[in-house]
Amino acid sequence: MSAKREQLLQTADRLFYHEGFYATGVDRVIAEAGVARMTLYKHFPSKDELVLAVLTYREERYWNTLNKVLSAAKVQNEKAIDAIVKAHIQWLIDEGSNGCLFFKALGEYASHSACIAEFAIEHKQRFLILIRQSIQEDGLPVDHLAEPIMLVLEGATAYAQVSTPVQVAEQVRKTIDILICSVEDKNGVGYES
Amino acid sequence: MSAKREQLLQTADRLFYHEGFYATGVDRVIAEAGVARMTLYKHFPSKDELVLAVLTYREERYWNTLNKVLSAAKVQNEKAIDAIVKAHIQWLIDEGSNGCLFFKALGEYASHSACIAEFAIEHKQRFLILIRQSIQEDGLPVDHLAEPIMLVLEGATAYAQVSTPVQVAEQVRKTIDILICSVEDKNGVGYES
DNA sequence: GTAAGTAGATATACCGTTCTATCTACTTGG
DNA sequence: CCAAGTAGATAGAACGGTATATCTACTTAC
Repeated sequence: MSAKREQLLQTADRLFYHEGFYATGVDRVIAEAGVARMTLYKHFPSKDELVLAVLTYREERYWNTLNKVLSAAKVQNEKAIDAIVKAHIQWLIDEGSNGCLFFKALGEYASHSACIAEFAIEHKQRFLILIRQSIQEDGLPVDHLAEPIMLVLEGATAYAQVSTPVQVAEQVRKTIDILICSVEDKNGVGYES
Repeated sequence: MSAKREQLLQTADRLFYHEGFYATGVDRVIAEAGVARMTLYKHFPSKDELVLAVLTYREERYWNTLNKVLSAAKVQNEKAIDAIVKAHIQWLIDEGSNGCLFFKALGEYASHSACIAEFAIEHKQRFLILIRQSIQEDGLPVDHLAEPIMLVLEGATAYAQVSTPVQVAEQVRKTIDILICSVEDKNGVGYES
């Protein structure tokens, strides 16, 4: 992939994430990326397509990270769902104190660009599927854990914006432990599914 | 309060919520509110102050609703935290499938208006305080329930945007039950605090 | 030499905001 | 009862600024 394109995506991602989509003009993007205006429009025919490319770009990196984390968990006999939760907590601490870019995109484009909204929604659905698969592989009861864990992780991402990431990290750990504990306590009484 | 002002607040609230803040111009607000341009600027010196007024307006209605719900719970000997959760679920089903307006405002104005960002953050802090108070009044262990329930409710608000509110409502009910059950199971072994 | 990138002017449209001038509805003084 | 004054609302033009997007001509690098 072109170096200029990569630079544009990185810059746009950072600006969109921290300053918002509509509030960030293409002038700002090209200035901070250090490229000419026509270079942007060569790679991305419109701002909307740049937004979509940024979301795709972020999902790609997100997916790569998760795959690495899950592979590492497997060789260490760690539960997959624990690995995901740990990775999410680490992301919150490292750089997640500004919420979820996909929800931000959905908030600004839900009624303006069907493509962008659709991509954000499908991203979340893919994430839920991954959680369900992981819980299943761990031999835990999917129907009692997947959505609760999903809600907690999403809530944590949102709430980290108004609290300190470290504090939220503790709260997530605590809550997830309660949830997992609540199904492990009942081992032997069912949940073969 | 002026009828025109009320009309402006209602219209702006609806447009900001469904279409976003930056994406909604003042032209659109005055057109749909059916008022003159100068009427808006008479009541709200700038768009930023209109945004702030909309947030204040929504918090006011939100607080009024919660107070009613909590009063009704008291006379029926219902747990306060249950009443809050039920009210939140009902809101999700009725009109909450577009996320939280305060988080939307934070996402678009965090790096552009300190006042707006501050108000959104403080709104969330006030909400957490209410949850803690309610749990305390219910005689439940605050430190083991407040933040977990907060995370679940925030997660539900976010996730309702990409799922069906009814489905999310079930998931919330299920998750909250697990959390409350996890502390009630341990009755008698502590949690006097 | 061809493809990619550059700078900068440009078109077109919309943004928030201000201004003016007009119009009504209501209050107040006599 | 009526005249004068006041407050609030109106439509619409206009301001400067900025938005996305386009065009052209020039430069570089492989």
